[in-house]
Amino acid sequence: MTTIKDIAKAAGVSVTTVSRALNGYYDVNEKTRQKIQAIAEKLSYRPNAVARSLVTKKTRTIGVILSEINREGAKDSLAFETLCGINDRATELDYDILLFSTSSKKQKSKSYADLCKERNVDGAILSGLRLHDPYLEEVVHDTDFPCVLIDIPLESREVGHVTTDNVKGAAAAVGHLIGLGHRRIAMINGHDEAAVSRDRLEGYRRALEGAGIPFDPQLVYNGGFREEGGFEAMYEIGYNRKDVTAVFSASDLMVLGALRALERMGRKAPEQMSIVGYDDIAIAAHCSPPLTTIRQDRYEMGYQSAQLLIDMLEQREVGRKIVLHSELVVRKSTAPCKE
Amino acid sequence: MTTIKDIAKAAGVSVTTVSRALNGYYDVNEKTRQKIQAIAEKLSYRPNAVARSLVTKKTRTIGVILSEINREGAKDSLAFETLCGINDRATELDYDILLFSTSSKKQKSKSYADLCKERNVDGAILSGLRLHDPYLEEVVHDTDFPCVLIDIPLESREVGHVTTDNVKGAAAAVGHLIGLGHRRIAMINGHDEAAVSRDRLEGYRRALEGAGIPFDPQLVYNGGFREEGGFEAMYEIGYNRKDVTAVFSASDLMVLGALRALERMGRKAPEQMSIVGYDDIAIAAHCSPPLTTIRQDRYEMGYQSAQLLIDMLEQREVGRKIVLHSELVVRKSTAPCKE
DNA sequence: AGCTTTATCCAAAACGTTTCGGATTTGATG
DNA sequence: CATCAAATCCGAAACGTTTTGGATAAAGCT
Repeated sequence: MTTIKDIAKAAGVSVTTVSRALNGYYDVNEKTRQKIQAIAEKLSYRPNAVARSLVTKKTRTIGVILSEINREGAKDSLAFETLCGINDRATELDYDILLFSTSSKKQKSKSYADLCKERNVDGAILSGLRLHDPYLEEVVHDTDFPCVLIDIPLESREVGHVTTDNVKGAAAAVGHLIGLGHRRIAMINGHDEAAVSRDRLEGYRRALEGAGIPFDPQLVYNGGFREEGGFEAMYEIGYNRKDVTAVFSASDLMVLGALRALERMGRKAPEQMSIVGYDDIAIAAHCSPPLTTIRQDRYEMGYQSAQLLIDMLEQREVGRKIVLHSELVVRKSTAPCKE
Repeated sequence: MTTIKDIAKAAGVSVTTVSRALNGYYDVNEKTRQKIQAIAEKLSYRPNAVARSLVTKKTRTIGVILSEINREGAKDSLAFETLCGINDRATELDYDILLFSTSSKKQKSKSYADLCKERNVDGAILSGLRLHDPYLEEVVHDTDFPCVLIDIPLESREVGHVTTDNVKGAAAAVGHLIGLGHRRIAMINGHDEAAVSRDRLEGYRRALEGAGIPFDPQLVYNGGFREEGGFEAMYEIGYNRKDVTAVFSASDLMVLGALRALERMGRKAPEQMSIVGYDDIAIAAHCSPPLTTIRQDRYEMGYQSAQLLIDMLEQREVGRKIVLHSELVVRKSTAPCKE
């Protein structure tokens, strides 16, 4: 490994000059700069990022903490799409990404903040956290550590967030069902620990009330965002609430489970049950029936997260909150109400 | 940020002693160790990994270079599953992951080796590279940089690889079709720059010849592993080779395209055309018809890659090559030949 | 007592860079 | 000719660790 010293020796100048030449300072003669650059090139010199970070206190690295990185996460590739967006924008802006998972045992002993401090990342992007995650508090209190949260509405000088308009999205979904004539519409929600669940519930409620349909808490089930949860919820609906003709689910994954439940009960969507999902995961367009759903652009969310974080890191004055739009995609899992 | 010096001062010992106490050396009195640990705890001390790396020359970080991290990559989540496996094993073994994409512009100017050198990762895992990728040569020649390749059969002291038994897998796929009575079987392959394509072609050929069916190179199409490529290939087959009753595709993604082409031509699978794919992506089980395919465990591949790389990094004597098994999954896209 | 061993500690160097605070030279200016 | 400014360079400190090569004191042995 050639170091800055080797170059200094070869060029007959001091390390200071080499450093300043290579970093484009103006107090070095153009000729010596070229000489130094030529030598650096010839020795295929690469600055040691570790050494540099030690003195500058910057690593040009952002930590990405995704709770969904595990064997099951592959089915809905939401986390992956987010990661792709983060990665693309980060690389464009010449930042690197240090990936942390929270699934392993390590999480228990080390907090995010510790991880980040230890590895000296400049900032972090967190996704998939539960609302009452103990580490979330850490983030909020530890105000000097810049980070952006995905789908968690918190803001301060050093924390921003990006999310989608979940209330509107859910309202559009339910509005679509109402437009088809459905009046008894159940909801399969995620869980209370997700901000998006609260918002989507709110959207569901507003759409109903806007149409003069009373909101009935009994019609709201929790599926925990898991396929199995969707299965169980639909099973219950099918047996206990035979008046229900349509379901709004807070995730496509749960719809997959719900469809299996319907099949098990000898019923079909959309003939005996209209369903609209959320997310527009890859499977949604291909499964049977293809899902009517609310599309949210996770790639864009990741992209914007990276942009926001780096804006913050580089002291640009910028809004701490980004809300992206979602969009109703009508496919074949919904049909006019027959009753 | 509390440093080792702060602790030394607080404990009334030298920094050497603090370092040795915290790192479990045996030449420090148990009482002083406890005292030091208590103080470290109280000051919530976290060792600065950057400073440590500078002297130890180790970062406990592995670079992960995936070519498939981009907006399109989300549909088949193969890269993501691999990443999950890598991540899980790496975290278990207390390594961190630095993510590099190759999609962006940066790639053109900086090679992988440069990236890795610059960021001082201890080793790297590369996936999605083409056989004649200019950087691959770099890897092979730069023999002092440890890395493991996914699906590229290269070996040396510092490079290992993990892959699946593609020849067997392809042979099983084609054997399944032959068992159903098919004799005119086309293949939609990926591209020549992928080792897996060569192997799968070999498996296709062997299965045919094993059944006494002559191998006809005209029946092999290249779809580039892209959905559109599958579409086009199937279109050609449908119009120019009406004798073909079955197709073996080197990826499920291309099958999705092929199915669209069939539909466009007013034909259906498996009635008018049996198709078996490869990969068993998430969509495969849900699309219509559900795909008969060869399952390969990408998560496991990632997991094993991480294990292999870290074994190499820690100087454990271990085989440089890992071959995982694949498995035929029979669903509904294949049916007995009617002719 | 003198010697060796053992246990415990530490000063200083090293890692590769950036940066602070000048130093030196050159040319222009009054 | 003395002074000043600009251009160009450099020595040394600093970043926070680990590690080398002892130093010191206490204990054990002959």
